[in-house]
Amino acid sequence: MSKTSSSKTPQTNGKSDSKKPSVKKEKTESTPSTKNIKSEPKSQSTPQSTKNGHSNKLKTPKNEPIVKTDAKTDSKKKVKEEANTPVKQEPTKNGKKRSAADLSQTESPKKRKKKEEEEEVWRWWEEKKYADGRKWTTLEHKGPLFEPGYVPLPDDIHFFYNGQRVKLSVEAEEVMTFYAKMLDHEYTQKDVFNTNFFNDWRKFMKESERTLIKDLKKCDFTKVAEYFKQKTEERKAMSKEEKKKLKEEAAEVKKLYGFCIWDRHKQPIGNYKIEPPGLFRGRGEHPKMGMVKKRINPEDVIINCGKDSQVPEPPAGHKWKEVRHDNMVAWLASWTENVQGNTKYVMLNAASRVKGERDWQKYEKARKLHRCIDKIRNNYMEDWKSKEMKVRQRAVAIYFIDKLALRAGNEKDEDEADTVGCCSLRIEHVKLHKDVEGVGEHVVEFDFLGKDSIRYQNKVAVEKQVYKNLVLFMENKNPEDELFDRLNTTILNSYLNECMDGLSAKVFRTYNASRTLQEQLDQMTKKKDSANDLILTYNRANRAVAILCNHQRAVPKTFAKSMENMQKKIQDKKDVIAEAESELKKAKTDLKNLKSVAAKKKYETAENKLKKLVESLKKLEIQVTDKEENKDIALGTSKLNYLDPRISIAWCKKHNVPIEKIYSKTQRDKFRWAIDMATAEYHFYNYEGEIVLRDLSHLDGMDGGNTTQEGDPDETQEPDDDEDED
DNA sequence: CGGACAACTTAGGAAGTCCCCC
DNA sequence: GGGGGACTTCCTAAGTTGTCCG
Repeated sequence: MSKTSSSKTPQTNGKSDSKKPSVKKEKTESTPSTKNIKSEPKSQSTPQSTKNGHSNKLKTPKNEPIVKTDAKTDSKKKVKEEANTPVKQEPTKNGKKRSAADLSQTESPKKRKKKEEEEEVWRWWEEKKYADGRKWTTLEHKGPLFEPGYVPLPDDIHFFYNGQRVKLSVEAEEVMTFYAKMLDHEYTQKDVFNTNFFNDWRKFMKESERTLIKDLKKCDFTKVAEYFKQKTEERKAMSKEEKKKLKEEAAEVKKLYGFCIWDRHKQPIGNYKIEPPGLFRGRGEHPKMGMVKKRINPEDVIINCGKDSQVPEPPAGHKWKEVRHDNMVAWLASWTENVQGNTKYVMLNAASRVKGERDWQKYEKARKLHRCIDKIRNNYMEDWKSKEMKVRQRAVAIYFIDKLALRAGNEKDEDEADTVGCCSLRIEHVKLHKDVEGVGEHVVEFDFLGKDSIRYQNKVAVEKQVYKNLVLFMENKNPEDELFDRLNTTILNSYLNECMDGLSAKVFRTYNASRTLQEQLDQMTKKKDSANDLILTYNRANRAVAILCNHQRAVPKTFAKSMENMQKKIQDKKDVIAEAESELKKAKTDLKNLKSVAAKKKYETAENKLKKLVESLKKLEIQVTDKEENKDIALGTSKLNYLDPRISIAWCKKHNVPIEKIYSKTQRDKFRWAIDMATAEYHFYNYEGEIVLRDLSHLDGMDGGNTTQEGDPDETQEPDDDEDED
């Protein structure tokens, strides 16, 4: 309620230059484990340029070709080399460490071109990070891209009210088109959506329009809707050339607006386009769905760029709300969105340094958790018996987060969809069962809406002590009361932070997700599997993670039909096999009778044919199972956000699977750092001796590893000090 | 401490593109 | 060679986390 009130003060002005790029503290070399085989430059903490970090080396950085690893020339040479040397020795085997130039000499022109493109890549992972929390030293960009303004409807397209043609004022008309465009969307069937829309729409009407238009039910948008449908049809029907031209134009615009110069390197921007106006589409039962999301003008936008760089030019006749130079943040532009009052940011693309570095760090943090996970688990099990209610609740909550990969669960406002995470679970979301067939004793049944109003349903057997605690927490409470009434995410996270520097609830999700992938791959990959089987194995492992994290998707609309098709194919195949079988039989008898070379050959051919057919049937059947199991599970989310890419890459290298089979182009760009540095030997957590694999058989959530710890964590690879901010 | 808020990560659906089969 | 399903990318909503302030 409170935070959303539109009266949010633009308090940004006050502190204008914000948190000043002060050098917080010179972090001393943190202690990488002594036995690291290779060490990462990342562990260095000195800023790239100069000690005090204020040298704005360049005035107006131009699109200069990307500086490749300038490691050698850096002033911090000594430290750097120390860090770099070990890197060198090992990865040479993956070839990429050699400068692209060396390689290209021996390659075909086509390949060379590819290599040259690659050369544009900023190999930031071979450089040092800023240690002072600074994000950049110089930053230049063109500002965000605005949509063209509203183009009124042509004169022959009409909106009707109560059967009557009504010509609306431009403002009211524009908002009307937002609704018309969504006419055949489910949203327009919802009361909340309609009410919110209608209320907001009326604010854009002239007085006369307002007196006329009083009932949404009497509004007829169909002609307008048809008009827009027709337009999309037209767009679809465009000739190849026209489409190509449009694409090229868009590419031109992207060239200009889609990149910035970040510390002298050209870096891709993620969302350089300002969000167009429209109707707010919340997920689930969002109280604000249907409200009008206003058009953003330059006057609403704050620009962030380097002090000495060229300030982006606002569109003609406009000016920016503010221009600031805050190098402690990563955004290039920001504005406040009117529906929820949130700040929106223009930030860099996932393939950029600033995002990549954080991503890498995230996984290092998760790996670090592995080193103290036993201790943490022992602690929370101990705390299940604590005299203090708060401690018990905290312990059970962490157990859920660890075992079930639940999110932290912040409190939410009245004017947001009612969803929960761990800390905000209510009595109504859990049921206790003494015994559930097929699950076990002391079963907790979860049923709640999580992020994006995605339902989480799970029945899990828990330790007796946990069960007892839950009974206790639920005593004398109403369904709408909080399960963990003494707990919130702040308490939880500050405790976790005490356990391990930088630890917070979400790290468990990353950790358990990546660990699961690693284990599943270790466990399921067969040495002699075919390429296809390998991919299948990978997807299986990926799926285990997606299930753990409850990453769902809507069942594709075409699912049933394409399933049917596949079944038919299988049947056909079976028929063919039957045929081949009888052929074989015949060939066999022929062979017996004739004993000729030709007959023998015929027999062998028939045999081979059958064999192939059976194989392909098997393949089809696997595919069907795969498809069925996958219909409502989204693999992409975990792949992109939770799985240490080095696990996948190492696996690819080890089993000779082309990385393209696993990662799309964009994903490869995002994970370039990992592709470059992970060798076949990389392992998410190293171990000595045998590892005990966790039982994931039920795959309905995971079975926390508290009963099964593997031998010994033992960082041997990335030393990494994971020195995040502190 | 609790609330507000800034900054960032994670999320699923829609739109767009690709590609495979008929 | 074109229709449609699968895969990819885009879009922006919805989370988490840490900090600041009273």
